[in-house]
Amino acid sequence: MPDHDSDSLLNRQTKRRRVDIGVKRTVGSIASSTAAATTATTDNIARAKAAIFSAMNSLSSHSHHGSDTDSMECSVVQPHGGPGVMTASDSESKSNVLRKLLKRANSYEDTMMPFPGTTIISQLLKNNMAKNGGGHERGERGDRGDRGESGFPGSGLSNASSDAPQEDACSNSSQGSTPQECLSPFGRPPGLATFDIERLNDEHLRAKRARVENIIRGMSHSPSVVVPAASRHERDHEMDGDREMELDCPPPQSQQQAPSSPRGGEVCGSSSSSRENKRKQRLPQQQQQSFTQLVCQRKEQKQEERRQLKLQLEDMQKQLRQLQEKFFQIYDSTDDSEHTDLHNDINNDIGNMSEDSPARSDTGGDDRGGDDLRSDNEMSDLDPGHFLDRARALLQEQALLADREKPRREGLGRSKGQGGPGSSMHAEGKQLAETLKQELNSAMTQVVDTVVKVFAKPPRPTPQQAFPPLSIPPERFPTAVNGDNPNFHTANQRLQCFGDVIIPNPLDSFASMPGMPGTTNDQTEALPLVVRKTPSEHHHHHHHHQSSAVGAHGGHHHPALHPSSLSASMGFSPPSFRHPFPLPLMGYPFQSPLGAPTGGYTSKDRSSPDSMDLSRETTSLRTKMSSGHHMGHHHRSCSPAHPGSTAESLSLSLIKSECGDLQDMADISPYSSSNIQEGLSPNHLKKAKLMFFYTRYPSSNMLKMFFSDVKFNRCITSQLIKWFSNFREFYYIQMEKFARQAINDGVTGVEELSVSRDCELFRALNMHYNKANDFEVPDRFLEVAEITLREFFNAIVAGKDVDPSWKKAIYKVICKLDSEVPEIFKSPNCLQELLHESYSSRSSPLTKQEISTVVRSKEIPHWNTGVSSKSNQVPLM
DNA sequence: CATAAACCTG
DNA sequence: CAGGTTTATG
Repeated sequence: MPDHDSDSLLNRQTKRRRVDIGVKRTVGSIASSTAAATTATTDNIARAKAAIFSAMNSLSSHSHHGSDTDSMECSVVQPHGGPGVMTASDSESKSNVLRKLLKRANSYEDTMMPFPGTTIISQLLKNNMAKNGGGHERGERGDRGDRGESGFPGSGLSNASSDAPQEDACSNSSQGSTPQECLSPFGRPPGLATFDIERLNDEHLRAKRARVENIIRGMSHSPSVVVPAASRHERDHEMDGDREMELDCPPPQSQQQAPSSPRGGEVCGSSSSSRENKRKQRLPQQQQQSFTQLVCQRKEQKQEERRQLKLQLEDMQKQLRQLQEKFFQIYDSTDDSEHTDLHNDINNDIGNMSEDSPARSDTGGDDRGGDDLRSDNEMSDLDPGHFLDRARALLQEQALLADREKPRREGLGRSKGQGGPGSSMHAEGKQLAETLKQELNSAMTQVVDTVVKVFAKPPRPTPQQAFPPLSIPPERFPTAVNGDNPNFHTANQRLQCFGDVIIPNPLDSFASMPGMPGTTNDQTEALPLVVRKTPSEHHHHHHHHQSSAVGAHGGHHHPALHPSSLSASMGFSPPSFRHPFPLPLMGYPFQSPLGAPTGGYTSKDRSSPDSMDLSRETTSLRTKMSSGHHMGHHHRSCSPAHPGSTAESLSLSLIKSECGDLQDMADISPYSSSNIQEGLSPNHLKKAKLMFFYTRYPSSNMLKMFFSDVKFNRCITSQLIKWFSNFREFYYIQMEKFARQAINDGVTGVEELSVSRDCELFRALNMHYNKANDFEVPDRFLEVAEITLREFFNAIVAGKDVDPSWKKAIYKVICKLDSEVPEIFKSPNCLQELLHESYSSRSSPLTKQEISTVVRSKEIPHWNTGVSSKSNQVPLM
């Protein structure tokens, strides 16, 4: 007999015959980006997304229209090149910076001394409020509009804020006043020690100050409310461009009907329009949802942040007070004689100074006046300079006191010339000043460092968005990374922070991952699509599959995984990343939080499920789509996730982290619902397979509904469709094979053919779609399978298989046999539930539904291809 | 020109 | 199951 059972023969026979069942044409609607299509769909999208997120940041993103690489660089405080470039010479700028710092310190001191507990905080809060409310710094400092920054509309908070003020001061001062003048804000003799201090620290301070300012500003401007809107606009635009065709479409429900129109596009009439309709409504909805969510979360987050900030400030105040006390102590010990007076003097002087400061800045000149306004408004801030200023003030006090002391002593004890004693006193004072300076400086530095670190730790979403992912793919993280010392991260981060905005250190995200590379880690990488099956699974025997399937994909993996990974990373993890503040001021809390900065990533990554796929080769196996995306951004250590998804995932992760509770995070299990991930997981694949038992030709809408925990985009949709396509392929191949086998075996009538649960055909199918056999295959599937088999049988017997497209008729029949997928499949957790159910011999209400033979009116869209009437015989139905 | 499905191949 | 190719459709 001819080799009926030969697959190769089969293939040859049907070779290149396109049996276009057309059922799924609709799927295309999802993302057919005809509009945006053109060349760089991916690139454009990526760029658009980058832009969106930068907008969300409301941070100054230099327009992202540049190359991707460029867009990556956007940072708030770019030392160079930014709008707020430092134009003045270094020295000038330094002095100006210092001046500013001092000024600000004065203003703080004003309030602070009298009411130690309240001022900074209140001021800060006030400022934040003002910013949030007014929200438009630009307006406040409108005069600056003429300056360079104006060219960057997108940068509400922009670079200007930190650098520009300095620049202003610098330029002004350089023109109008000398650096020296700048250096003596207190009006004290320049010769005093302060200069040294300044020299020592100004650089440091500048950086710190910039950072802190940025942080604070960013906080106050957290993208929350305003941004989403903007970003949404952007998105909408993108949407319009990309899938404007989707809008008018009927609700998803109708989608199913669409394909149903027998001759495909006919019902749709203007097929294009109908398609367009469908397209538009979907993604927008989802995104909108996520955005509203985002907004809410952000608000909460903000409040939380505020609270934390407050605490932080209080701590800092305490420290300052301590410093003050220390100063007094030192002073006292140094000079007992003037005890009471000194205290009084100090207090008075400080008070005076602070009171003076405003006046000074007012008179101080035009160059400073403007700055002050600005600084007050926009850098409300918790400025590191403040501490320095304080220290300076104290020092000055001391100097003054010393000076007074001199005459007094002279008058009292010495009738002689002022020579020896006077100078000695002066020297002593100087020394004391030096000591104090140093001490204060170190203390201040610590404080500032701490603060900065604390702030740096939480990679606010903004920076992340502004600075697209670029995470280094897990592959690139050798074990060393896991073991790496925290300091590295910290330092690294700090560097980054100083450099520009706070840029989450990609390393951190992965570093945060519980080590043990080879173990049950989640994918460190957000696989955009699916993790491929492991080779082992491929080549091993089925027995193995069953166990491994369940174990690896199913329950075993994540259950174990989550607790561990979460707990492991929880300490620092996302929440902490958002709420680092509780950390002790002077402690070293920052090492652990390493993962924190990239908490977003972490969470996101974690969201993609099981499979510590590093060990497997899954990671290397990517879908075309994903790889394509990567390509677009490979410029820097390829990003683990493709840009678009990454961006979105970031916001998502943001939401998650903003929810901020450990519990929340814990609840977000990779497979679980609440977590919308941008990639398809092996579990999704499994789910799809199970769904295949119900539907062989799911519509894209259906897929969306049933994979609600996946953020749909073109790739995802295509991927899912492809899956089902593959499923069908296998299914039909099996059918044909068994049909031919039956024929070869001498079966003469279809009546002899049946598909039962223990027949070979079913076993083969079950093995494919339900390897673990932990799912009870609906009876309906058996029926369909039987029908299919008979169709094939009949067709072959009838010799139809000579027709290249003979299968088409069969497809046509089968595609109508889809049954409703149980609702439970809509649950992201359906896998667990289903499996559990099956274990406990469920009395599935579901199956009943399914079983009800509801041959849907789902029509066969375009059966365009030839085979017209040949097989109209749908015998078995 | 793009999409999607079928078809092939690995 | 993914990648690539072909075919059909809009």
